[in-house]
Amino acid sequence: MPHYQNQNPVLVAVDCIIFGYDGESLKLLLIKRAIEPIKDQWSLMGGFIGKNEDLDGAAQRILLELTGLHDVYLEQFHAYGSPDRDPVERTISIAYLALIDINKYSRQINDQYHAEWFKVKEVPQLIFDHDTMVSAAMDKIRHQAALNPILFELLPEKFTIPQLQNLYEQVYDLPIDNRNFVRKINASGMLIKHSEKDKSGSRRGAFYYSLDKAKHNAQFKSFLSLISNS
Amino acid sequence: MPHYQNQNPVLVAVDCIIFGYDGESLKLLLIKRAIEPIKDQWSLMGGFIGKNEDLDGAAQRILLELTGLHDVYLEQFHAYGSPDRDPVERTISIAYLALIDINKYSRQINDQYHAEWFKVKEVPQLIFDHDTMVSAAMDKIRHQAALNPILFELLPEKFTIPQLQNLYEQVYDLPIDNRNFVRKINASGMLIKHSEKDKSGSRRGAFYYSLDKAKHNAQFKSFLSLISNS
DNA sequence: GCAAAAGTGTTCTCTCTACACCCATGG
DNA sequence: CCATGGGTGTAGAGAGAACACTTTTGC
Repeated sequence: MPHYQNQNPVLVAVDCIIFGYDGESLKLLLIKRAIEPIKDQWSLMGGFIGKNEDLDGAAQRILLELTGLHDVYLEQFHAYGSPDRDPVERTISIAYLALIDINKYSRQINDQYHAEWFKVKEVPQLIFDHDTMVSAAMDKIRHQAALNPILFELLPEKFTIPQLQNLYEQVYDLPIDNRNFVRKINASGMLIKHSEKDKSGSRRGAFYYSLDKAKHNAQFKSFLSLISNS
Repeated sequence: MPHYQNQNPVLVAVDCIIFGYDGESLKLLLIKRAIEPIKDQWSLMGGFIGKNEDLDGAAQRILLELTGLHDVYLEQFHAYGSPDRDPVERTISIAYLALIDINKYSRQINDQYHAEWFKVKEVPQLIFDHDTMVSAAMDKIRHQAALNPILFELLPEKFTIPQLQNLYEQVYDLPIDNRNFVRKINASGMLIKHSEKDKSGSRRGAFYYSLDKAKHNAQFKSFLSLISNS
């Protein structure tokens, strides 16, 4: 097998910024680093790419290992490569953003990795440049969600409008006018109203909705500006 | 120095998708691959990252080598890592998008790399996954230019409105209404009108404009939707 | 009956879009 | 004087923003 001459190979890792939403707050799944140095510090879930694995594949594998989930919304968003970002050895990291339904997450796996959900506003200090990655991921999610209906990936099959609105408010850290929000959501035609109500959040109860998958896919492009309340 | 155990290092390269605009067409700078295998096929300009170089630094260096230019608009947009994307040896590539003023480009360097400008609509087949990178770069540039005034990076210090409009038309491959275009550009307040005219394009001549740098920076965010003529 | 959250319309403003003619100049 | 590209305004439609009260129901 031929080789390129005089080049220095480095390690390539994938790190996943995993978002979840519990109906109240936007959260991030973090683990305690298992190896020395800086063992037991909070960290993103990551791993090195395998020999016959592409980048997306590695991200999927890593996500599966930590959460037990397949078919998750996963998007590569930036590569980090400062020479000294990992003090152990030169490592390039490709960062992926994942949006999961927090209810489908298997808690058992928690223990193996000492994983915990943190509110995005209360994320502890992380190892290496993971703090930078997290804020870049937040920017990315805001940018993406303003143009595409991706936040539904964070919700269960059935959800209520108040939940959805609160999710947008969490992501953008802004209050949103309820009447305008409902109008835009309905105008998009992506939601199906159910007849049952979720009674857990109030006495009156809020109707359940779910995504009309066909329309969701079709309209993925023309979903501009759910956001703009100042 | 400690190491991670049982991992396999790979090569990491940076590839630059370099855009230019000659007043008529949007163009791409390509080189003939200098080494075997598939020597002399058209390729993006790229290179491996150096030992003490970060990714942005490598991209800057590579761009400098090929174009002789510093301080160029350069943006990382995607990492490519299929196991067999480079048949020689496993290589991850980080793709960067560059926008340069084609007039500042030093032609001498051409010969060393056998570089040539191609209209984006007439790009030849490229090695590896470089075709994919180019179309991803086109998507990225459209997306970015819809939100931010980045296309000015492609223009000389002084330019005319017809040139600018043509550039937008090239990028989006759409005709744009001239009166609406002028109104939006003026409303942005980013342009300074000069008293001289460019007489090269017509008998009447078109006024030169240049960027008001301060306002350009300030308004980089609030520049929405120069684009939308159907 | 009351506390707490859900649900519902209208008006105004502003922005986007469509559209056609005169102007300046070099030859 | 005429061919060529440059430059200019207006009216109508649609989208976004601001804004407050009534409904339901468990306790």
